[in-house]
Amino acid sequence: MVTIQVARKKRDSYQHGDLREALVQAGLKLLSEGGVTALSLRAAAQLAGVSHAAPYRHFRDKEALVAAIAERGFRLLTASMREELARIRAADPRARLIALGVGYLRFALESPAYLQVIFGGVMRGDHVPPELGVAGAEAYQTLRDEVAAGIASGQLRRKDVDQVSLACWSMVHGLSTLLINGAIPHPGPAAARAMIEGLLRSLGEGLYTPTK
Amino acid sequence: MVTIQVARKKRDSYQHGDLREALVQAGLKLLSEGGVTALSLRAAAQLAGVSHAAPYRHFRDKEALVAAIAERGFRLLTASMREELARIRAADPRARLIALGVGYLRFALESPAYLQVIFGGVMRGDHVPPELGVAGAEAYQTLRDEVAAGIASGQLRRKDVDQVSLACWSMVHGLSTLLINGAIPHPGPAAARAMIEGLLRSLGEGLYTPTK
DNA sequence: CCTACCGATCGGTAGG
DNA sequence: CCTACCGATCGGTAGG
Repeated sequence: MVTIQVARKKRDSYQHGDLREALVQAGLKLLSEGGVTALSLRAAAQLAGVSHAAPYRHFRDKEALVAAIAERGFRLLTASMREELARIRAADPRARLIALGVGYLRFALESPAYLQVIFGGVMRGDHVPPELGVAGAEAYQTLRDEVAAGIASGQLRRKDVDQVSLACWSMVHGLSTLLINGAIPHPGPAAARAMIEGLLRSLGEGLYTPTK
Repeated sequence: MVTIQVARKKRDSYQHGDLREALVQAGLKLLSEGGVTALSLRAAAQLAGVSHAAPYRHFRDKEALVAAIAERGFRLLTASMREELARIRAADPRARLIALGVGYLRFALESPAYLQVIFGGVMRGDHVPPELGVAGAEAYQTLRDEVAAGIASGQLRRKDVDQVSLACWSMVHGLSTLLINGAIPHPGPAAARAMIEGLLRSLGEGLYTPTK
């Protein structure tokens, strides 16, 4: 009796051990291959190798899966920016801001589906889970901290931290989405790096000819 | 017999006279109210008051409707930018670039669904109709012309027209999408104008403290 | 975590 | 431009 129960338990439980994680990955794959319309709980379940009712044990509804993907996206975005920061190991605020941009763009080009979920209108404003808000705030704070340091060091002329952060964010995010959506021909990794460096240098030095 | 035919023709034909246009509007309404997943040919047909088979007389498939909406979006975007240009009637390149940004952002906030279709991943790279490409190129050219004039007048320091255009476009587009997706609290029309003016001034003058 | 089922909706076509 | 129909898929629930 006991042995039978153990055997059944083994067969019944999800082999990979973490169905929730498998569903997030499956959802991501659906998104990158078929766009937002291809994302469904049922298809994700099939990709993960479980019945289409199984996901409801981990996600209350489809929206919850989308939110989980978005949260993961924010965390990976933050990680990508921090990796670039760690790589350069420079204290110069200008170099650090460029590193943030490189990290942002690299993440966008490597896993465009994440950005599509976060900023592509899949997330309806319904009810945003608190963990998602936290993850988003953390990503923004990563940028904001560097901007604040740049202002403190005197290298950034404007003093409104959020205004300057928004300028950087808008430019890097704008380039990322334009590239992702094919509005601009896709560059390779190296060209992408040169692209973002050029844009951020323009933003730093200004487009206008100095008035003597 | 003739009168009957006339009567039937009148009853059978689409009342508004332009079903194609009605379907574009219906698709747009679906998008703005329910997001990308709410857009379907059948729902659009219902909104337009026709049977769900009727749209196929005007659009080969769903993709064709999406492309038509996107094309319309590009044209309205171009028109919005040109309206702002006409409004200021100034020759100063800096003022004109800001006007372009104001027009872009105004359009984005007034009809976010268009931008969602154009840049939100609904358009899959499958086969882009030539009219859509033309409309997109026209929007970009509107910006590029002003940048070229600014370079010619000597007010813009960098000489690469496309690089400078991309910088402006990325920043304005980035701010627009961040606002549309609720990443940043929605401002009113006046605050939005101040926002884009502030960002473009930052881009123009540069974020860095001038060396000496 | 599964099978079986619900009502609804979808894109698309046949045939008129 | 319509009715009627096709096969497929969807979100979600019941019940175990």
